[in-house]
Amino acid sequence: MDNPRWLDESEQRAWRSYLQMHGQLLARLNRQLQADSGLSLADYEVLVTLSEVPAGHLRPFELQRVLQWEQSRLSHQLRRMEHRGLVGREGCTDDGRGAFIALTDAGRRTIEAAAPGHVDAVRRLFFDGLTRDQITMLGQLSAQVLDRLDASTDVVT
Amino acid sequence: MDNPRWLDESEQRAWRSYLQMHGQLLARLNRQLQADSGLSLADYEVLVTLSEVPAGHLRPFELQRVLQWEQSRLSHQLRRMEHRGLVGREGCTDDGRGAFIALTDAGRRTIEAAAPGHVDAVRRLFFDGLTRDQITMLGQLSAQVLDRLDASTDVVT
DNA sequence: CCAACGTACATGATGCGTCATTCATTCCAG
DNA sequence: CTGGAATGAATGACGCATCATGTACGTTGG
Repeated sequence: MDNPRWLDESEQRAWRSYLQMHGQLLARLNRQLQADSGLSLADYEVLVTLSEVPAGHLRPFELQRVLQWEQSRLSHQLRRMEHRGLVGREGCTDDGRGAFIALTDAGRRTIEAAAPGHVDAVRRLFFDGLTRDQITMLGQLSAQVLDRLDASTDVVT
Repeated sequence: MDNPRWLDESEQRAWRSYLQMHGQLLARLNRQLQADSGLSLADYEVLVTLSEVPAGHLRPFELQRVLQWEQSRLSHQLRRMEHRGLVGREGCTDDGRGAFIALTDAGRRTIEAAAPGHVDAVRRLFFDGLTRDQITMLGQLSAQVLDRLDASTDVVT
């Protein structure tokens, strides 16, 4: 770790702008969701994921695979959401360890009510300021970095 | 909010990849910092900011302006950091309301010890997977979105 | 001067995220 | 089968972030 390869001027600017941008953006989106629907972004992601599976329910570990969350984060999150009546649990016959997590009616109504406003905020605050090319580049960049992250996980394991 | 403009396929992919990428990346960086130096990214940002000002100290509201944090977040953060001996307070003569926040010796040693490893992680996990052009684009994109966010704040205010 | 307003900062409550640990169930080698 | 390893999940403790509110100091118009 001697003689570290510091970031050069442009890298540093890019990195700090990026962190700042993300922080501000997510804070805004969170506030919008919270104010308009009483949801956090985390709630939103769980609800969207559940609403998109044909079966209407998922095992926690499947949800975890999709969201890429820590197991205990998901567990806490689901407990809170269950407590608020957004999701429910259905018994799982073939594996006695877990259950199925499913949207409740209230959960479905909530996500359907929240989605348009949230998508609109994402548009207004983010996509509307970008060109097609920038959007494409960002998707590409994100995918690249994600691959890299996954790859370097394997090494550690 | 009727007839919402949903995200199209590529926008949705980009958005989800982006959120996922950021989550994974920040989680990794946080873990690296925590494991190697006992710091969170928030600690790191505060320490770096303080270490870069010539005077060696800042008023909380100046720190806030730089970091763009919520005021109470900063207040809590500084209290915790003071408690851990990373920063200290120096009396402020010309304004009785606040004090100056300064690095302690331990704080300076900590940030100097942490920086190389952190920068290296940022390189390895992020920059090394990107081309020059991508880095430039990302900086540009972030700056654009930031402008947009600031602009739309004024309107609300 | 001083009342009213604005600014700088702190605090308590509450929800969120991580780590470490625990527990039950399932899988599998022998 | 059976005992140990692996898997799916819950929990408690603790630090972090936000909101609402409180407080002390500063500033300014009358």
